Amino acid sequence: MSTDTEPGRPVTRIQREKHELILEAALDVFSRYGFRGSTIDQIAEAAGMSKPNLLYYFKSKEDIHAPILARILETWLEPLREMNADGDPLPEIQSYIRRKLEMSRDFPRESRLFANEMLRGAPGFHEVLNTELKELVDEKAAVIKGWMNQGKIARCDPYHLIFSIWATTQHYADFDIQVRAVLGKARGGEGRFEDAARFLDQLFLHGLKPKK
Amino acid sequence: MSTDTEPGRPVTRIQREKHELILEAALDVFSRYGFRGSTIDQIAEAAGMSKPNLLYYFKSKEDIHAPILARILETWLEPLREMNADGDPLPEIQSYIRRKLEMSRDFPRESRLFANEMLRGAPGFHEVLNTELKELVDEKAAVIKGWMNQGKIARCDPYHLIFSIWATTQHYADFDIQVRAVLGKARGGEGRFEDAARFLDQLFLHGLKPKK
DNA sequence: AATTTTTTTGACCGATTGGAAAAATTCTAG
DNA sequence: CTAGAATTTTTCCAATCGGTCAAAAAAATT
Repeated sequence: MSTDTEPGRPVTRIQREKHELILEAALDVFSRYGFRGSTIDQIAEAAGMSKPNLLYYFKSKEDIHAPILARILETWLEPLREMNADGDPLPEIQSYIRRKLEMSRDFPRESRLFANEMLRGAPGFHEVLNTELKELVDEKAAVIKGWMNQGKIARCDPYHLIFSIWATTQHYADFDIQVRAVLGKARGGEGRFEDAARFLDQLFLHGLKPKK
Repeated sequence: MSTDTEPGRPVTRIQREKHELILEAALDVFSRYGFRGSTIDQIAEAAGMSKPNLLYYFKSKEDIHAPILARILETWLEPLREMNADGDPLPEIQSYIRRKLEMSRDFPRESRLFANEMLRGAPGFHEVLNTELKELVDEKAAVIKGWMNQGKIARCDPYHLIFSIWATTQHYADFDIQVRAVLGKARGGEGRFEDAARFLDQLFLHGLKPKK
């Protein structure tokens, strides 16, 4: 006798597949139109099934959205967690930037979904920002401050440093259309991420002041 | 005999006022939920009037959205237009950054509405990006390149430099909730923009490499 | 093959959506 | 004050929204 008749968590092969299919389609839709701007019909069509069929696997729109968002939050913080206090400061920061940039390249929809949530005021995970995220950033800001005290990197506000890394890297996912439009066909190809990596290395290491 | 019975463009005092009132309310709503996620009812309520009354002034949702977006586009490009090829390179770039940062501080809703449009792929002003915006950026990138050739600023990709300025400054409007959450009550007050300005000056001038 | 379970479909529901139409009201100019 | 214009409200509509339900179809189990 099964105590769980709901297909809540994937059990059978087909359930696992459809769950993944739906989440994939939902990521596509949610990342473009945000939660309110997306419809279940849209997601169902993108997943190649009917709306009632989709609702057999996820019993509400929120139930589709929540797990996607939760997974993104974890993925998003991982690179920062990996920043090692015992490593060489400049290479640590550089590789953090590189990792974040790779995420914008490889998971642009995730980045846009996250941005969409921010734009509407992050309802529902306001708490996560104020606790989990803040604690992590506080910790890493302290690490960076330590590096500054050792004279390993220039003095600056570590919080705004982290913001600037987030901003510059996520820009290539969130404003992808603009970036590609401005770069044009010549420079707008896949090579743009390597160009961006090179530029960000220069910016964060040396800034714009010319070497004399 | 009036040839224009439609209150398309404001004519009377009351029309000018209501137009402005509606656009103001719509900016609030659109900037949070995007075009698709916003409803006319929401905007009407925010403007303190009934939906049919609002539709007397703007005959469709698109008709409210379009002028707002058009105005933002112009406002957004103005600071870049003001970057003067004959000025001192580093101060020119610094004041461009400062101006953009002030816009994030003073017009955060405009920034978020713009970001929302980008996220959904900028339908409707794709052309503007590929022509007007691209031309302006091309022009300014050439100016920056000239500065590099004169040895006035360090060599780097001028396009990605502009992107990084856009990204770092707009971040404070678009991700405002996250920024304030991470900074906490102590550092998250209005002073955060001055802190950001100081940090960005450091970053874009000198980067992170410590002075020896 | 028969039965049970899982998956899919179609028909439907009340609420909300963008918007139209017309009546009712308010304002304004003569 | 009154006629005409401008503004607002009331009522309404078809389409779409998120979601339910029962029946049909397909799989899995026996």
